[in-house]
Amino acid sequence: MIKYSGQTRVLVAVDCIIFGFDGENYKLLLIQRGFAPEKKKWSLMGGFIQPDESLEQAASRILLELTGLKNVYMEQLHTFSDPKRDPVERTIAVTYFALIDIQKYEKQLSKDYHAEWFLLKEMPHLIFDHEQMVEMARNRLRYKAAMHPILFELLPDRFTIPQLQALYEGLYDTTLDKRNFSRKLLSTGLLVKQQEKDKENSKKGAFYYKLDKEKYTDDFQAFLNFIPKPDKLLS
Amino acid sequence: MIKYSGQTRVLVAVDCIIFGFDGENYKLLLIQRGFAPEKKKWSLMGGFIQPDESLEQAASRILLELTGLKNVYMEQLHTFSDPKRDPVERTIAVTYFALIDIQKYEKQLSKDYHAEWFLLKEMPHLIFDHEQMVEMARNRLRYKAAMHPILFELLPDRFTIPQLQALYEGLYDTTLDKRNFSRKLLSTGLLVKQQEKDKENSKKGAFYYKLDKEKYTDDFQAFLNFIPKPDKLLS
DNA sequence: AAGATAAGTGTTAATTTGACACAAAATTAA
DNA sequence: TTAATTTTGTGTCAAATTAACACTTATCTT
Repeated sequence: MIKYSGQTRVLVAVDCIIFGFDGENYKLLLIQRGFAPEKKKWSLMGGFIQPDESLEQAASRILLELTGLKNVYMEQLHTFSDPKRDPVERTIAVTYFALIDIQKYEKQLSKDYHAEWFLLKEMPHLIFDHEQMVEMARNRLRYKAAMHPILFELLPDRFTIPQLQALYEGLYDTTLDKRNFSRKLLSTGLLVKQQEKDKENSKKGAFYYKLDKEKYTDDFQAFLNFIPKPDKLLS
Repeated sequence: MIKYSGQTRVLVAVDCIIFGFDGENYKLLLIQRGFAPEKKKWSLMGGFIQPDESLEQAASRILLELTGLKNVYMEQLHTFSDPKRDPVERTIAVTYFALIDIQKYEKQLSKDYHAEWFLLKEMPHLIFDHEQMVEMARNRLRYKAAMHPILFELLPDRFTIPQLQALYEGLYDTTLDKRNFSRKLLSTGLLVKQQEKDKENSKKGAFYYKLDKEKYTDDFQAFLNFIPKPDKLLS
């Protein structure tokens, strides 16, 4: 087999920024790194790419190992390449961010990894450039969610409008007018009202909604302008 | 030095999608590949990452070699990783797209590479997955330009409003109402009217404008909504 | 001098947005 | 059982933005 001679070959890591939402706050799934260097320090879940898999496959594999979940929403974020980013050996890191319904997460699966959910606001220090990765993922999510109905990926099958509003308010660290918010969300036609109410979180109870799956798939790329004056909120 | 043992190391290529605009149409700078396999076939300009440079440095280096230009607008696009994408050896390709003022391009510099500008619409077949890369870059550019004043990077220091409109119309393959278009562009406050007119392209002549550099830098991330109903135009 | 070409500009109606407040449902406390 | 508390759910109106639309001006050519 012909080879490209005289070129450097490097390790390629895949790191996953995994977001969840507990109903009130954004969370991040982290692991305690199991090997040197920085053993026992908190880290994003990652791994090296294998000879016969693509990066997408690697990211899905890593996510499955950690959470037991398949078909998770995932998006390539950025490739980090500072020659000194990993002190052991030149390693390039391709990052993916994932949005999961925290309720589907299987705790036992990830015991091997000492995985834990952290409040995004109270994230511990992470190894290498992982904090920078989280920051970038958060910015990307803010950007994208301002225009596309992506945050539904964080919610269970049924959800209420107040929950949805908390989701948006949490991401942008702001408050939104509930009348305008529900008008806008309902006007997308993506929500199907259910008969039952969620009585867990309030006395009156809030009606459940489900996503119109077909419309959701079709409109995923539509510009829906969820956030008033996004440039005021995006960094 | 400790190493991560038992892991595969792979080649990392950097490929650049270089856009230009000739006043009427979008162009793409391509080279004739100088080595096997696919020697003499048209290809994006690229190269392998070197041991002590980041991807950004590699992309800038490649762009400088090909065009003689520094400080070009460039953005990481996506990392391509199909295990079979390069038939010779497993290679991961990190792509960057660049916007350059075609007038600043130095032809002689790139003679070594047999570089040529192609009309984007008449792009030849490219090696490997490079056509897919171009397609993705084009979509990213459409997306971004719908909201951010990025297309100025393709124009010379002074430009006219009709030129600007051709730039937007070309990207979205549509026509825009010139009254609404110029009103919107002028309302950004980014344009500074010059006294001189461009008499090359019309009898009456069109006034030149320049960018307000400071405001441009500040407002680069602002959401300016240049394109009416972008979801109708973005794929 | 008349004709051709492209630049430049203003109005209006429709839509969308943002600001705002009160009634309804159900639980809890008096 | 009645009153108080909490949170859901909804409607209006003014302001801003958008989209649709046509004529005049400048200059070159014939």
